[in-house]
Order: sequence, then structure tokens, then C-alpha cells
Amino acid sequence: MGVPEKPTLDGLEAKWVARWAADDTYAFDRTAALAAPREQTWSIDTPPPTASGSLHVGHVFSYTHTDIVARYQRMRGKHVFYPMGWDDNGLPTERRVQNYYGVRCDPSLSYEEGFEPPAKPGKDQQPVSRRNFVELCERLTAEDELAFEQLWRRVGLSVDWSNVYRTISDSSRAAAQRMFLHNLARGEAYAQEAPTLWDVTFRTAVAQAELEDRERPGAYHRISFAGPAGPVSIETTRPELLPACVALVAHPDDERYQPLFGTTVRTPVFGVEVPVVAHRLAEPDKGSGIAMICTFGDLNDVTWWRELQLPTRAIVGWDGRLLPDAPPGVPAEQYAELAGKTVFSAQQRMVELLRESGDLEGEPKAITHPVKFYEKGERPLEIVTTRQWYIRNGGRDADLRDALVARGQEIQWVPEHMRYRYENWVEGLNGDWLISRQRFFGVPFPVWYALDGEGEPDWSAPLLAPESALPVDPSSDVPAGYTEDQRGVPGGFMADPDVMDTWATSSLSPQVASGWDTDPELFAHVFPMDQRPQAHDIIRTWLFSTVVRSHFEFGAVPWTHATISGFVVDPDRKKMSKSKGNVVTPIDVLERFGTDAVRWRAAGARPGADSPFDEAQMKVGRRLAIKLLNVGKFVLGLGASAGLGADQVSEPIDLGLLTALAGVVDEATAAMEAFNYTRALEVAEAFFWSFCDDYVELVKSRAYGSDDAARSAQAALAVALSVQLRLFAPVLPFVTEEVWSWWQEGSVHRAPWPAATDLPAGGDPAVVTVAAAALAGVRKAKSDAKQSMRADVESATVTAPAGQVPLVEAARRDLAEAGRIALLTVVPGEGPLTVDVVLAEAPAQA
RNA sequence: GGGCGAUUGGCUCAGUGGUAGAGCGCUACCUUGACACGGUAGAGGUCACUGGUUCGAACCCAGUAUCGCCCA
Repeated sequence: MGVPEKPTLDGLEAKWVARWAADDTYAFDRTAALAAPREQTWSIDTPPPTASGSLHVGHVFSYTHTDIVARYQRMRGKHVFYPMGWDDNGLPTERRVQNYYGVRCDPSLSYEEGFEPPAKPGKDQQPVSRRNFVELCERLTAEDELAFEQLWRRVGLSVDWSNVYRTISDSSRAAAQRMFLHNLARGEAYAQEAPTLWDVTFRTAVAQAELEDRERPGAYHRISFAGPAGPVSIETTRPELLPACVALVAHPDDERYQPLFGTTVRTPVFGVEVPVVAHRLAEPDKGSGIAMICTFGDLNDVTWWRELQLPTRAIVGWDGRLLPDAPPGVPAEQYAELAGKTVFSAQQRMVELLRESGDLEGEPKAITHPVKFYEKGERPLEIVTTRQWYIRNGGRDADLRDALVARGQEIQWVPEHMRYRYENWVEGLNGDWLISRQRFFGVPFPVWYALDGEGEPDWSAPLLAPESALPVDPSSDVPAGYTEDQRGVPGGFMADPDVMDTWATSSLSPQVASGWDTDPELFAHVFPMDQRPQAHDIIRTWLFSTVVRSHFEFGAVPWTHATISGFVVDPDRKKMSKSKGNVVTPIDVLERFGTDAVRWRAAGARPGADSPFDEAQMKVGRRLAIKLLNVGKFVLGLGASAGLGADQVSEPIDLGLLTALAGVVDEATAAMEAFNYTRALEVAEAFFWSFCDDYVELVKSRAYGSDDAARSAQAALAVALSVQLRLFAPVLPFVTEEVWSWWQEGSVHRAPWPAATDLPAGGDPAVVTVAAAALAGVRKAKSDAKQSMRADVESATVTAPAGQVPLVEAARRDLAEAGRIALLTVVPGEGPLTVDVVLAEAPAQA
């Protein structure tokens, strides 16, 4: 191909992305891999990015980290199984589709053939059938995924683009349904009607892993109940739940309330008799130490209700409004004041009612307190009793919890301390994993229910789809033994209306990507996978749920290594997020600095460590890439070529260089084996700069010749260039491939990772370092004299420790030529090496 | 409140028992036949604090403070 006149980074991405695609440089060779021993394959469980989201520079960093490992393993001769996935099912896609097209899903509507959404989203969202809605989801995600793929190619990910999966695809849905049926058959999945955390905006249940606490303003309202011996005062932040009150509770050791335990009190306004009970979860020093239990205000209420077997008086409905009818035992007349109101306005009205009745003591006391939210929601969660599907995860079973903690110990965590995130989460679980969502774009449960003569479903005996029929959509497919016209009619059947949570599908990414459902032979080979890369924020969700599924189905961990990336944070160390407005768009950065520069910066972020985004750092990576171009061009111009090998290296300084490089190769290899790409890059980079600044400067004059001494330098330059290009290839795929292409056959990314054994071991690296130190002394003299580095030196005396004198002598010719020294004297002396320089009278003229 | 991590020159970070390191930035100089998207040289730090172990501590131990993340 030859060396260009003026090498440039511009255009390298487009050129090599196209070439790699055309040459299938990164294709996984299934046949060869399956024929080879398992350890010759490296399989990666790539995180499927949320297709409806946007990628920021943090994604670029973490996916680059994985790609560096993939490229290293490939150069180590492994068959790298490196698929890409898109997480396109679930609520985020629904929201994007609603906003993008201006529609909303109304499952009661029927399908409209050839439906086209409004050209511009209107003010009101247009209702469409579920099938139409899902079609729009499919359409938009397909577009989004194409854009993502283009970005990833530009980032240089060495993904096998013939192996892309989607979490909504037929095979993903089939795998999710099949795994669910297995879980169900083994008793690991179950349905239960139970109080559930509920988002009133999205009108769906949410799981523990999707919760977050937010500090919100509230107020303690002090309310009197009528007790047997006078009023009993409680404090609550949610007076509107008074009609849902089923008991008062205090700590069993709280002396103030001993006389009340076992008695009843009457609620204000409603006059309902409720018992006073004792429970250890009551906090004596909070408020008055006695609290009302409502069904349900928070998770403590649920615990109390369950453990103390209290009655249920539910008042909050699915839409976040108070139910139209009073709960059992509550007078309808009073309750009618609140019925149908939102929680917010019910509270206002309730406070008025308490004021009127004289049961509100004093004024409400403003406080701020943590309130549970769905992580994607904007209104506080309520607790609503609904029928939901769960998968056991150890939250209610100590043995299972211990088994899952033990699984975590089978995984090698990078960095090691991320293991604690996993263990803390598992040990803190307080319930099973709720997997059903009352949404539309997701994997439906492969389940129907028979309807009795009254049209009521028989929940106890779900009709399951056969595995051979998966994937099924129970809303359009029909269970065995029924016909479509029996849908929804007494004596007929109904579909399970829910879809699975996104994590219930993405927790199967190793299975989906490896062909569990579609290519058992491949699956048996690549699973358990070698590497799960991901960020630390989803250890509790994606990582944990994947371990759960694999534990149940295979009795094994899904992967042997979990490599955890940190975040890219803004200069104030805040996490990037859209709402903070501090997101850096990747394409802009890639265009301005070049992919290799951005990847170089990414490689500088150690595994697990958050890293501030700093544009100034990008320039440094760019400088390195440019230097590689220029030194490559220069070295090849000096006569280095692919035909020269280490066996032609004879001069001590040349041998010394290559022996030093052997040490660098060993260090970089050890670091890469430990996933410490940052360290590997550091040692390669440190060597490279001294190679450019010192070694090349020292030998270039000699290398211009054509004798054996010249040949030695040319061979050392060729070997050093080849090795260094390969050391940098995982981090800087574009520039290394470019320089490689000037003088080598094939792709550098298919070349073997360098081995120290390919380099001469007998050289003395000190020849290079001592000669470089002497040269630095000469340079300093020139710099102090404000002379050009080309200034002639009349005479220079190197005073070196006796042991170093022969080293300087061994590099005498190179040193004299590089320093333009007319008379070079080397003498032994005390202390470190010094150089006395006498500059020639006038600067040299060219 | 619990857990984890961090604290080293202005900035970003290496450095896990033996005389404080790198890059960026800064200052001065050099336009050399690979590179001005360059090169050379230089200044700059009582390693957060307090105790302890040790011949010797940035590093080990105990505690404190500040910051960040996760969880309650």
C-alpha cells in the first residue's frame, strides 16, 4: 500500500470501518470455534443498550473498555464471540413512541390495517389498538437501532455485526416465555394477589430494583383518636388514609402504651373501631411513638397487615384516586367526601374535616422525608393490591439468598470490590422479584385462564402455551382446546393481560445471544460466557437477575468474569443525565478529536472508576495517534521493513531497546490478563515516547546507511514498530491499522499479540537509558544556551559512574551523531552521569 | 443509619515498606532533512488530618474529616 506523503488521521474511521465490514475482520468463525477447545473461545455478554434512549459519551467509554478486551483476546488467538443486542422492549420504548408519533395504546380498540400515525404529533395523543401500537414500536426501534449501529461502528467496536439480537424479537420472546414456563414448572415463578408498589402515572406495578427514595416535603398531622381513657394522638404524613386505618401500633416495650394494647380506639370523623396492637417495627421515638396502620400507606403497613393479620380497607385505586365506594366498616356518608379525589386533594379535604371535627391538634408540622418513587416516575408510589407474577430471588427465602450470594462468589469481579454491591443488594432484598407489568410493548406471559359460567377467570389453573408454540401472544393466539370465538365469553377463556418487565427478558441476554433457543451446539460451547461487561448502576437489576435465571435453569453462573465500568461524570463529578443538562453527545466528540483519541481517553479510566470528562485529555490521545503516524512513516523511510527480523539486530543499543521492549510486552500482557487495560496502555505509551524521543533520535543517523550497523538499526526499528503497533491496536484500532497497512499483510487486529519470547533477551536496556541520559545532558546545555538542538558541539565530556562507561562507549557513535558532538570524551567519575558541553562558536547552518 | 470507594504538585491520575512520579496546564527556549496537531529544558508537592507499628510509612494498623456512589 505504501506510505502516504502526508499522513493524517482524517478519514481513517470511514476507510477502515468499511474495510473491516467488507473483510469480515471481526466475524466469529462458528465452525472453527466449535472444533477448538472451549478455552480458545472468548464470549462476551454485551449489554443491550436501550434502543429508545440516547447514547452519551459514558456509553462510548464503557463499550470501548469491552472492545479493548475483545481485541486483545482476538489477538491472543481466541475466537471472540462478541454479539450486540438492542433492548427495545419495555416502557422506555412505549414512552418514546407515544411522544414521537403522538399516539397512545388503547387495548380495547381493534387493529387498523395500514394505519399511519399523524405526520406531526397532535396536542392529544391519538388512541390506537395494541397491535398498531406495537407495530409503531417495532418501526421506531428499527430506525433507532440503525443509528446506534452506525455510531458503534464509528467507535470501532469489533462486534460481529452478523450476530445482533433484539429483546423484542421472536427468539427473545420465545426464550423469555420458555424460561418463564420452566420457572413456573419448577415453582420458581408464581402468581399472587398481594399489595404491590404501584405507579399511578404508568398504572403498572414496579419491582424493588426500580425504586428510589427521593426527599420530598410533607407534614406531620397530629390527629386524636378516641381511646377508652381519653384521646390517643398519632402523627401521620398521610391523613387522607384515615378511612383505610385498620389499627394503631406501638412498640411492645413502649411503657406509654402498655395500657392500650388489646383495647380499641375510634377513628376521628369516621368513628371506626380499630385495635391497638404491638409490633417491634413501631418506632417509639418517632412522633408520638404510636402510629396508624392503613391498608396501605407504606411497606411497613404491609408487614404489619400481614404479620398481625389485620383486615383490609383499601381506598387508593389504580389511577391514584380514592375508590368510589367506602371500604368495609367505614360509613359511606363520611367517605363520600373523599371518594374519587386524587390523593392530594383528598388530603386537603381530610384536613378540613379533621379541623371541623376538632380532631386535628395544632397545625401540621412541615418536614422533608424520603418518599418511594419509581425510578422513571414523577409521582409517589402507592400500594395497590393486585394479582402479579413473581420470580423467587431469595427475598423471602434465606437458603436461596445464600445460594445466590455463593454464585456471586464464583464470579471474578473487576474490580474486586464491586462484589459488595452485589452482596449488599442480595442480602437486603425484602421480597421476590415482581416481573409482571401492566403495559403493552413487552413479552406477554404465555398464559390464559378458563372463564367459568359467570365469566370469572379461574386463576388457580392457568392454561399454558406449549413450548413448541413459542412465542405466543395470548391476546391473539388461542389456548389448546379453545377457539377464538370463546375469547372473553363465559365458559371460554381470557388471556393474561400483562407483559414481562424488561429485565425479565434482558436477564436472558447470555441465553438469547448464545442461541439457547436456536443453536444448542453453539450455546453449549460459549455458555457460561467469559465476560459480562456493564456499569455499576445496574448490578442490582441486570447483573443480579441474570444470575438468578442462570442459577435456576443451569445451576451455574452465567459468566466467569464481570467487568464493571465506572461512569463518565461532569467536571463537578456529577453523573451525566439529561435532566441535569450535562450530557456530552458522543458523535460531536468523535468528530472533533477522532475515534482513537476518544478511545485513548476511555482506556485511561480504570475499571470501575468514575472518570471526569475533560476535553483537554482528548488532545493527548490525538497527539499519540498522530505521533504513531509520523514515526511509522519515518521508521519505514529509514529502511525498516517487514522483511527484517530480530536476528539481524547486532548493535548493543539496538539489542538493548528490544530487550527493554520485551519487558514492556510482559508487563502489558500481565495487565491485560487482569483486565487492566489502563496499565497496559501506560507501559506501552511510556516506552513509545522514549522510543520516539530518544532511541529514534540516537539511531537515525546510523540507520541512513547501508552497512551491517545500519541494518541492525533498521531491523530493530522494524521489530519495535511492529510490536508497538500491536500493543496499541486494542486501544487505537484505526491508526494502528493504518500504519500496519503501509508495510504488513492483513489486519493488525488479526495479528498475534506480541510475545516477549519473539524479542532478543540478551540485550542490556541500560545502553539505551544511559545513552539517552547523556543525550539529555547535551540537550540541556543547548537549551540553557538557547541554542537549536541542531547546534554543533565542539566537545562534550561525559562523566559517568565506572559501570556505565562501557554503556556510553557502546553507544558512542550514535550519541556523537545525535548530539552533533565533534569530540566526545567519556570518563569515569563519582555521582550520577553528567555532561560538560562546549558549544561551537556559531549555530550550524544547514 | 449501613456498605463501598476516593483524598498525592493548578487539573487528571500512577505509585501497597527503602532517597516523591507521569501527562495536561504553566514558564523559557528551539521553526532540526517524521512530526509546530512539533521538539528541548525548567519551575511546581511537609502524599487530607491525628495517633500507632517499624531501623524506615504516600503505602500497614486505629481513629477523625471531607467528597462521591450504592442501599435503608
